[in-house]
Amino acid sequence: MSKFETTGLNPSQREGVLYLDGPCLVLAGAGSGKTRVITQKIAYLLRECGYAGRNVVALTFTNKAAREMEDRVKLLVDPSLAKGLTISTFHSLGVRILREEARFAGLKPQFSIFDSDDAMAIIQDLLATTDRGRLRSVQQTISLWKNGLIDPDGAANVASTASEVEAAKVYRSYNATLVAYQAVDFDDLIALPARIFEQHQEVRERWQQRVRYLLVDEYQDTNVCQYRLVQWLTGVRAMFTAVGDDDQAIYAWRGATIENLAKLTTDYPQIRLIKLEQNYRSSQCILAAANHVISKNPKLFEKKLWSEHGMGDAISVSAMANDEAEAENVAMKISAARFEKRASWKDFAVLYRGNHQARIVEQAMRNLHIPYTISGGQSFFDKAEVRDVLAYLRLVANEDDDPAFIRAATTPKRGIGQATLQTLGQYAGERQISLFEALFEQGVEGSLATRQLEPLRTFGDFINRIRFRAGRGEAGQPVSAAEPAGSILDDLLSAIQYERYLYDTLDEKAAQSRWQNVLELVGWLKRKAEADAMGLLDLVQHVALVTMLERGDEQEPDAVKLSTLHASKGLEYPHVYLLGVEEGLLPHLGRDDEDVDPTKVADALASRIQEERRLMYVGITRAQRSLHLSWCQKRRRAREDLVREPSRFIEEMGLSAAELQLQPDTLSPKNRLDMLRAMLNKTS
DNA sequence: GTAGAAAGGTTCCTA
DNA sequence: ACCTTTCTAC
Repeated sequence: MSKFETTGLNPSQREGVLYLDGPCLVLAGAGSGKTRVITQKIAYLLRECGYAGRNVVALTFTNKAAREMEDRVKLLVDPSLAKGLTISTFHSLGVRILREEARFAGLKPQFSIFDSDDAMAIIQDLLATTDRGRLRSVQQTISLWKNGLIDPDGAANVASTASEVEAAKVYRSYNATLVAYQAVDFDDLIALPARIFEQHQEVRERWQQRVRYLLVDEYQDTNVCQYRLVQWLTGVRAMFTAVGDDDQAIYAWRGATIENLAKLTTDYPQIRLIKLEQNYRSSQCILAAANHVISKNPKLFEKKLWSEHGMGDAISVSAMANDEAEAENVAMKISAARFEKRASWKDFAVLYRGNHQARIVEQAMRNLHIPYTISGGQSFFDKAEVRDVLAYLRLVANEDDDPAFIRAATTPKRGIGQATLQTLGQYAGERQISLFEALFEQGVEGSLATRQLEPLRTFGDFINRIRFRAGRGEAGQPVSAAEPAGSILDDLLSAIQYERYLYDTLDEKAAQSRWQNVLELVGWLKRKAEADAMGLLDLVQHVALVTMLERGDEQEPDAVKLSTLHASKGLEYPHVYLLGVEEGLLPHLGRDDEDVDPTKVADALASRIQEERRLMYVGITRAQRSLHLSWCQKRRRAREDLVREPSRFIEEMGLSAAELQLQPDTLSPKNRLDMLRAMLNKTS
């Protein structure tokens, strides 16, 4: 037996940590200590099994999860042993592989990464339509194809409906356009490395040498692409541990397939299956409700969560008159509970299905002076001000990046308008060169008036100067020792007068917060550049790799957490308030898909309900000690009040009548009676 | 006509 | 909260 310290692990957890004879699948129920298994296993590999840090890779889905895991490993392992250890997201690893192996995908190492807006602009161009719904649907379709590792040829084959056929055509041109721009989209970060591995044995083997052991968290959320990437990385040695829970799969809509879990057991018949079924998080009461709900789903693996905790507080279900009352109610309840239970604000979480629901809760929190933080919502990298600054950097690194050119050239305004760009675009298009190259050509002088050309060339010269200072000449070759990235960044920002531009175009408050974000971005870039001794160009190339680690160890403030259900996965709170548990909202039932085979409509609906049920399960299992659900009889949408019914999931929790409550102040006596009757009927 | 204000709409998410 | 569309006031 190993001398490795495994006290504090239960037998299943210990087995998950110590098993190294081959591939390993850990089925980890909610709150069963899966992160513990992963971090302990990393420590075990490094400390006891002689693995070098650079040969161990752990993959997560979010930066936050990666950061947390890294922090926990640091507590277990001496820094010298952990040197070179990779704990990152799938996407970060994908970027790293792709930068190194870019030529195998027809790319320069300094390729750009397009966000979905850039991608959308291309699709809009190709489709020649402004129909937003259509654009979104095509983008979505292409994205699902990419995540399914289906190339344009394959897409043309599988396309059945007319709109799919059109999407497949767009897909082909879209990819060609990306290459022309020397850019990749978000999905490519995983799809292209997988494809390169598939086609180039020597590349694959090189990476297999590097990745001697692989750990993957949240395996149920992987898509076909990610599954293949894992396969190629681990090769025939198949030294990996996958950790996941089929009951917490909530990302089918972005291409994840739960089947990947089952597929592991067929692709690797020798795989060791370990189940973590003891829950350390929730009271019996909460766990029972969670088990009840999820038992309505067909199951992939037999699994029964149990707990040694006591029954705990009863779950409460409140029927509220409307969403405003619901928000007010949750604020008051939290305020009172904090006092009664002598708890901190940070012990409370308010969870909901859609981001827009946060707004009304925020208002209620502010009214009662309750501190709160919001997670979920728009990503930092999607913010306009961040994209603006990054566009300059992208252009400096990659002059073929036309969308970056357009964005940088027109933000802030410098006399380059739509008409100018269109003419320039036509000239460049005819000659198959980038906008940036085109503006310096002699020939373009015939197409553009001096008044239009002058600001273009001024801008071009400006970018070239930055590029020169960053240590890159016209032909992309280093020409001089690069200046430190920090000073170039500072000069760039003041040269374009971005702060002034913000204050000129926005109101004070908005400008301030945006400028704050810019400073945060720049500060983060600078720290990164200094820490790793990188010049601006390296920095730009690695920008997508960098995580927001260095924000200092600033304490989480003592505040109530507002979060979407999706964003809450992996977290836990003593007291959870789950809002909007209504038919139509949770389960969310959007408009019918236009593009689904009529014979499969019922199936599609059923699997959507199942995913919503898992989402409900995730919500319930976030709670440690108390859980409070609420739903609204009426919910305001636009100018009308929609009449709502309690979610079927409430019934499925198998609660006692005592757990169903009504809020006396907010409903007329008759309504209360009706509602109580309705709820009891549902649960009897 | 245009700028700025007000109203409408919104699944969920990844660097 | 944030973005887009529509309306109002100059």
